[in-house]
Amino acid sequence: MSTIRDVARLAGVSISTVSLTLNTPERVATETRRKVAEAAEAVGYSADPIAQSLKRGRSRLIGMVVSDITNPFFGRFLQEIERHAMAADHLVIVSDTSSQIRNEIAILRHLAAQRVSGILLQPTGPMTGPSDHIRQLSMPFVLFDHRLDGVESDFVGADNALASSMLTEHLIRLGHRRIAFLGGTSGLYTAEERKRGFLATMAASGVPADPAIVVDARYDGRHGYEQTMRLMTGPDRPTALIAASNVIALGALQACNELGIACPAEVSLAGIDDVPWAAVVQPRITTAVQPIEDLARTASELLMRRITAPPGTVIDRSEIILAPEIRLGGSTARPA
Amino acid sequence: MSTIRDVARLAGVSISTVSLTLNTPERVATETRRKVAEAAEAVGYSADPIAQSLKRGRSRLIGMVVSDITNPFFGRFLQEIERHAMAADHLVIVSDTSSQIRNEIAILRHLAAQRVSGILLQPTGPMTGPSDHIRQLSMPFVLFDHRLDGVESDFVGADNALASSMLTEHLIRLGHRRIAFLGGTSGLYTAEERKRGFLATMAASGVPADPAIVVDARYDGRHGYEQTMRLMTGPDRPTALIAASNVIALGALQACNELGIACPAEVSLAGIDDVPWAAVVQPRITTAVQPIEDLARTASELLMRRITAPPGTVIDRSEIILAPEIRLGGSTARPA
DNA sequence: TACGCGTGTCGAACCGGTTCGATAAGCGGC
DNA sequence: GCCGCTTATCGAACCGGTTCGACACGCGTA
Repeated sequence: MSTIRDVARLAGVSISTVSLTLNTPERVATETRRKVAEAAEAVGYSADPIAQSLKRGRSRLIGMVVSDITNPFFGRFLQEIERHAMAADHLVIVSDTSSQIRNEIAILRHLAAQRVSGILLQPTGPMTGPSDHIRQLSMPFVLFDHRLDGVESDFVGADNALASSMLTEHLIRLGHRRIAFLGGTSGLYTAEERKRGFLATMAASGVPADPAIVVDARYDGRHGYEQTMRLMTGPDRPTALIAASNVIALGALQACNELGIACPAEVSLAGIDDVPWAAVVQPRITTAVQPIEDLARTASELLMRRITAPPGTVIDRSEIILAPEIRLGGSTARPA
Repeated sequence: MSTIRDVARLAGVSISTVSLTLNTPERVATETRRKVAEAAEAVGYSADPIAQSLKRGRSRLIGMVVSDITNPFFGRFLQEIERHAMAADHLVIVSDTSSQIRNEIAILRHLAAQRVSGILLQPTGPMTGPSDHIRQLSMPFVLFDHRLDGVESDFVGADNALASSMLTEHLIRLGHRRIAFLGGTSGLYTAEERKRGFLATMAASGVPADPAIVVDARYDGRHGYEQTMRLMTGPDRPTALIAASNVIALGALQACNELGIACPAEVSLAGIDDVPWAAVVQPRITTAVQPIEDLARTASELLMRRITAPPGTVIDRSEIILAPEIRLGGSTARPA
């Protein structure tokens, strides 16, 4: 690889002039500019990003930290982020916390050491959990999906309450009154919001929500399965189920299949988040889907805005909540 | 952040001694070692990875390049890689080529500029496609999943031919003779291998393979769907289908559902690669699954072996082919 | 003619480490 | 008492850029 010194020698100028030409061409005479450009071209020069990082105190890397990369939601999200980052000449370092706060802390420390120019973080843990390690970050960051109390920052997420409201309203309109809610891990922002939307809509519609059938399925297929088993074999079983996530919904569907309870004839099922391979899961599940591309694009833009802002600029914090979209499937119908 | 100079000052030694202590403690007197350790601890010192990268010409980053991150196979794979990398104190830069060779070239160039210590690459394009940009890589790399002619390197992959052989044999043993093969993108290593396994097993079993029902479904759900539509509505329709990938299988299943052709009563279906949410796809599809964790672990180990080897060491190239595992589902049965 | 100013270029310091060659101290052998 | 060897430490060069202050030059003005 050629260095800036090679270019300087060939162009017959000093290395500072070369650097100047590359970074602030308007400060360099036209003729010099041409010579440097030719020399750089001739030796195939491109600046070493590591040396730049060292001097500038910032690299052209972006960190993305999520709780579980295998979740298809994050896969899609990552793909979009990577695309945007690439367009802005940045690479993406991705890391999985497995929902462990101590992993999150360690990863953020690593990213800080690498002087990443920005971080996209889906924080783990309860809303009121520890957040010092996030608040003290020295580079721009954007939280997404999951909100955290006590952290002043840009945030991008879907309207979780609205998502369950839409599903709840849809079921009520179909005539359901005994609706069970298979919630996400309690304490988590998204889980609480989704539950809140459900309860609020039930209340607003004058339909009583029985606390005995508003359960915690921990964003987990197995729990979704087990809770559904319990609900559907217990007394006074619900005529409809709302699952707080795609994996919970699939667990629920599996339980119904095994119990021989037909969906939607005997029970309606709706869930939040797109179900991968939705087309082949029979019946097709009614879902409220998050607009992944929009979320990712917005998060990228918010982050890039801060990264590219001249130092010292004050940028107001943005909270962007995007509306989900309801996608009706064959899994919801009028109660028997 | 504190620098090595702070530590040196506090410990009352030179910066070279501090560096020596941290990198080759055995060359430093015990007493000095203690003083340095204490000083480092006191100021909370940890070496700047960027400065180290600049001087050493190598960073503690690993690149992982795949054709499509949203594919659940790669999601799982990435998660494992990231875990292993983290354990070895490395971060993972992930990049998606969208199966475009020009993206692959650009990404590899970026990774090289970042002086990543190693690269895990699922190369894109046909086996005989361009590979100069890979061969010229200046750092250790391991190819996985997809092989490339003309590149001497470590390789880790599943036994693709064996995977389709196992499925083919299973179907033949059940009594099928007219078996269709929904192949992957022709020209791609995995696709050719999978087809080869199918044809070889058919031939070895004395069952004629009708070329008219050995088709190309391009590793794509829509093509799987369309080809199945064509096959199942045409004359002399097959009694069994083998899909070269999970998405093809799902497309095929959807087509059968829509045509009202019952599986497995009227047609058997088997596929390669795990089907996500397998538990809720009815019927459960018989698959030959790749051992993802083993593949990822092996790839990590091969790469780390090269990364940590003292420079100049010659390491024989390894090609590791792991056997898939067959998982029987309800989608395959005796022909009517 | 002298002065001040704007423009273009340059040398040198610096970012934070690693590493090589030099040097000094300690020690045993003759 | 001196030589030579080992061991511990250090100074300085270097990795490849960026940036600040200095400086030379040409020009218009007083």
